[in-house]
Amino acid sequence: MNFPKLKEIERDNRKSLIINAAERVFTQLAFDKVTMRHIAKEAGITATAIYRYFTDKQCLYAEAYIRSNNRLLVRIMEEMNASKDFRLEEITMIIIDHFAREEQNLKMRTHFMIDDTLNDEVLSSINESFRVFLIEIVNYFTRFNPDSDVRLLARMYIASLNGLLITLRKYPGKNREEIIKQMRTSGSLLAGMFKMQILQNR
Amino acid sequence: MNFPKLKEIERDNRKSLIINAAERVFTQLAFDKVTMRHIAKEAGITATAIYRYFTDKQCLYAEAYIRSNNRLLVRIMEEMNASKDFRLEEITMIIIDHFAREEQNLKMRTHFMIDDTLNDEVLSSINESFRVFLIEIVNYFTRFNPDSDVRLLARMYIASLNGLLITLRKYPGKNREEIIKQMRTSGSLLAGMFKMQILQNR
DNA sequence: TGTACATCAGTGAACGCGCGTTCACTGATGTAC
DNA sequence: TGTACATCAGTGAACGCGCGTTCACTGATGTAC
Repeated sequence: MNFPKLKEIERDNRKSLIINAAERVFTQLAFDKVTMRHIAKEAGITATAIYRYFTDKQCLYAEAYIRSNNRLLVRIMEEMNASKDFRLEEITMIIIDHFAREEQNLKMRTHFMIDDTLNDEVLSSINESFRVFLIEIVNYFTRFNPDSDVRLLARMYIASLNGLLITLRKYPGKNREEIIKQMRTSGSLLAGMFKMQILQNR
Repeated sequence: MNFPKLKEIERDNRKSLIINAAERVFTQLAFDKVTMRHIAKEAGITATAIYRYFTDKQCLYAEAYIRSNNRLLVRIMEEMNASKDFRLEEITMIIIDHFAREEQNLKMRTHFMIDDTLNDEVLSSINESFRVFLIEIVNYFTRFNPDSDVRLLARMYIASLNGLLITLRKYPGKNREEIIKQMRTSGSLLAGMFKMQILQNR
């Protein structure tokens, strides 16, 4: 550890605080209501200062998104490595739980998926984040049946579960608790269906 | 038919042209890039004139969205009534096909699902549109197995398929044609899984 | 120890822009007498 | 048949606002000699 190195770490820490603030703001507001000024205020600085750390708004958003993705990935991989059994239901619950805790992740993901005007740098970092996630699921499926069409099934599993989260999250007339319960029930059933699909023809 | 009645029809026709224009603009631009001026230009009028027909932007958007939903619903009901067999795969293909033809519908739906700042009137008309759709799917499933948990399975089917459409639509490195093919393959498999689920324990 | 300079995080004001929406209006058409 | 009036679709300019971003700056800290 030397002085330049320490400086760099301090800088990264400050940058990290901004991302934290952004994540908090995204939980509170709709995606296109979030502004640089909101995030700055939440972080306790001026909007101008953010530009010392991020080239523009999209880059900040992308970093916040990817960070949340990574937290999820870590949790899933822990579960995958914790047992020799095919525990797709448990993994599904982790994903649902992650959504319940970090709803901003779902909002951002959804937004990125339907926005066709993202700049290339942001787009490729988002794609990379998805790719890593997909690979882990593919590898996991392969463990239990290398002969099934794992890539197709992994994509389908992620996409379906994603749909469950997005579509059920605002179910009219139900409160948050009921909705999460509904998601768990659906998720459990979905996991069972995919499990069956993967294990068949083995 | 009398004069006031004709006037009303003419007015509705003009209103309809604005919705058409809105739908076209939504296919071309990202959701939050669409403006009243864009839509007006596409319709060949001024933005101001739109306010003769819609109280505000959200109302126009909601009407455009619901209209597209209704087109899909008609197509699906035709298929449901065309045969006594359980043709979930065919229905799934109609939904995917609808997406391919009317991508603005998917974009709008996705946006409405993650936006928590919609006004009540718009929200309830959107919810109503979803409810009607859900009921048709529930009734269809019930036809083939009234004892299965049809409501849960219907919601899951819609949500999963929705996820497939949203998640796969921008798959990196694939062109539009390949993506639709991918969606069809996935949709077919998903329909098979749900069909099996519904028909079991009968 | 003191002085001159470099670095850089953060500020506050401002810019330029585009948005949804409103305003006062024009002009065409229909209606009443 | 002509005139006065009502209706209403649509216009063009403007309003007010909030946004992302930039600018010139301040002030703290570290560095060289």
